[in-house]
Amino acid sequence: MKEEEPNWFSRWEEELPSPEELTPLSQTLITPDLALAFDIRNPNTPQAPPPPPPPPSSQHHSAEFDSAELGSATAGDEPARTLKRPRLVWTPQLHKRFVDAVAHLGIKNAVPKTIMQLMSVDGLTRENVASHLQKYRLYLKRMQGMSTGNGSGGGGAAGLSPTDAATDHLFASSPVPRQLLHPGPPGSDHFLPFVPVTALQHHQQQQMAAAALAAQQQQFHQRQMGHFGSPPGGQFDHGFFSRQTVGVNRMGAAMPAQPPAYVEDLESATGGGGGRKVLTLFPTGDD
DNA sequence: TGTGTAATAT
DNA sequence: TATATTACAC
Repeated sequence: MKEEEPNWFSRWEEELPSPEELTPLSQTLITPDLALAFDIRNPNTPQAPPPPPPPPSSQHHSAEFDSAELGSATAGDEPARTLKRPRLVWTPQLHKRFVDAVAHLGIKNAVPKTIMQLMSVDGLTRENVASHLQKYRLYLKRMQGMSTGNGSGGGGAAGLSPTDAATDHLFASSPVPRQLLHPGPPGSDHFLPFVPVTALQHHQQQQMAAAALAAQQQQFHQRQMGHFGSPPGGQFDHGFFSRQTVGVNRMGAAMPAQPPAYVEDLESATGGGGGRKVLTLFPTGDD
């Protein structure tokens, strides 16, 4: 029974994070001051919201994220490329954009530069994408190896290095499109036109971004677990996910707030098998 | 010049 | 630990 097989590509647009969700990401990448200083904006965003007027005071008051004198030291002479960006955090949202971009480019066109352009996330560099792509490819390779070869034969989790298991966390948060796992013959990879999400305006609540992000991520992890048992077409039944979590519940270093109870949640979801509860991975607004 | 990969650094 | 950076081959 193939009810509504992988029309993932017809739904992908819905699943894209809303501007509100993406906004904090850009904030972690570029401080309002920076964005203002260099007039950095999303090419898809024709009209950026009116930037906050810089505080008239010439003193460095909140040195919180004046970090490293980003502006004062170099701003004025050197272009933005010489500045050190804050470390990019690949959130599930951002990763999903990445996956979507790769999927819609087709595996063969998915090169860092193109992916970066498609994602159209301001502040994202080719290096960012290249680095992430590097890891993502390794992940895909492992996935293929497990689904085609003897996925279960004793080896399984034993073959995973601790590092792999850890990084799978992120990658597992977004389903891997079939095109990426099973690249069809040339010509069959016709993809829908990409509809860039016009988002990413700069807000001003820089400091809250981190907290908001953390909160979001928690949400994701919770939702994500309920999501695993769901795909109607059995699209991702590699039996991988169920194993993937075994070595994974050891996190909490980042968020000492809530005791994660993922494992049980997941096992009940996959173990039930029949219980198909489709949770949208990303709150689209009516969720 | 851009890419892929591995190693290494932060 | 996750991501960035670097080096090098193609």
